[in-house]
Amino acid sequence: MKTEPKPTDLSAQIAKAIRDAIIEGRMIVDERLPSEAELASEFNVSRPTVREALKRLAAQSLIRTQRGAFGGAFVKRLSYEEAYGQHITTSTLLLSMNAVRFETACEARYTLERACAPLAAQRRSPDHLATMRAEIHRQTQPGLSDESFCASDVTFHRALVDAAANPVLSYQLAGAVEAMQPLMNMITFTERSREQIVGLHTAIADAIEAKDPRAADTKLEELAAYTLTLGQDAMEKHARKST
Amino acid sequence: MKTEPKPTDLSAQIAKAIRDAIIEGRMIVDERLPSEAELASEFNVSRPTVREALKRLAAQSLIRTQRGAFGGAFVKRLSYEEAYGQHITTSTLLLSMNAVRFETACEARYTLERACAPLAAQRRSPDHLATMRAEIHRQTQPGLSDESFCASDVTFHRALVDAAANPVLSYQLAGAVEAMQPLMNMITFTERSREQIVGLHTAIADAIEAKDPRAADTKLEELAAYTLTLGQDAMEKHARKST
DNA sequence: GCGCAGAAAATGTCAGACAATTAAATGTAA
DNA sequence: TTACATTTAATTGTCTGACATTTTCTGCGC
Repeated sequence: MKTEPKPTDLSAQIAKAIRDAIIEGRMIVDERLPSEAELASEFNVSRPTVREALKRLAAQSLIRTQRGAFGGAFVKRLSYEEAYGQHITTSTLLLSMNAVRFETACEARYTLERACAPLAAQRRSPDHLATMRAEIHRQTQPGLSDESFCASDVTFHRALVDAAANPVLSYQLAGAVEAMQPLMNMITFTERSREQIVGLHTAIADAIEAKDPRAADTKLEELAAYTLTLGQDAMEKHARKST
Repeated sequence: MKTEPKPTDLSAQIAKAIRDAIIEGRMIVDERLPSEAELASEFNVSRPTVREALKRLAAQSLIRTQRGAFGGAFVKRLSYEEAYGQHITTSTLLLSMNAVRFETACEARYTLERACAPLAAQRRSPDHLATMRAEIHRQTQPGLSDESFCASDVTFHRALVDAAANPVLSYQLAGAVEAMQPLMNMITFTERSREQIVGLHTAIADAIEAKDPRAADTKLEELAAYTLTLGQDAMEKHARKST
């Protein structure tokens, strides 16, 4: 049925065995793994091989290690921050390495973001509103580089998503929003396009403040459409230049 | 400002250096990294240390290695399948290790899923509809275990999301849908609740087939509400049992 | 030109050693 | 007894060197 599991690479096999134990709950948070020497004899491999396996798990934030007596490897509680980071890295690479069309990424992002808007309008805190307003203000600054404008845009939208007050939602959205940044960075934001975007951002913030989900959705839809045209122009220019 | 970068762990530093090079596009897909020996002398460390760093990157699917002459480590194209897998693993662990409330996860999942429904209604292929119908049929089989019922539920919803024909969306949703499964597995599905769910699934499939986004959204909302009550009951029972 | 053996290059694995770190156990003085 | 300094043991972090395995290229004989 599926491809052969390729019996090679002992460290991968050992990592998988331990990973499965963690995922299936056979090892709980903060539980200590056997020492490297014990694992080595348990799996009948050398210590460097065990270490390679442990490093694989550490790269996925599944374990943390602690030196010294009564140290060792411990099952790690995956924090939201780390999960965000991993998700963003993976999403960004997925988009950049697979020639994903701007339209596809843009559609995904705004589809998901619009889904958050009603919750955000309902639950928004003064904090989130303040962040949104501050970023809007930053976006009007003259002499702001395209890259900084983009970064501010991401911060604005992150605040919008966070306003929905659902950390799981924020986590899932982080990938969609942040992974778009490299694509957005290919866009040259003219003064006119910045005005357009800032105008829509202001309308969105107003709608969220007024707890008006309908208005927020409408403006987000407009922003999605506008971003799409900007992106398509940029992609077209880019394609012309490289041919 | 931020916490000290902790100068420890050479393999982590080396992994970060290479990872940054890949993420920032300084190394492109299929480009070969220097050999382990070369990296070792370049970073002034021993080969085992370099190997630990490479294993970290391999764990994130950033590189692949190939043995033999002219083998080595190569920047790997991150496939959708691998990205899915990583995202699901991370999401599942995030939920199980952080005592996320059922309501929070459920809300996030259905909020995102409802966002996909309009696109799915518009673009659904016979393939996706067939999968949905097949899973509905499986869910009516008597003697189906709760776990199998749950797995079928996930397959049904995955087909719904995939029907939106946006792979980026499917990727982002995979985490939200699959990570719920362990939580759903705590629910005991009575015959009556299964009937309820199958009824809603049928209504959803009908709406998607009829390209009726409004009906799909309404039924998804109902399903979200019903799932929420089922989950809350299960959590309550679970809490009573353990106190 | 073709097939085959050998060389070469690279990763995979092992063994053993030492350094660095840390918490517990122990000892010492007020 | 208590507080503090010291020792000790356990464990990870790193290095050196070696050998095994895999894969490709090269050159030779035909």
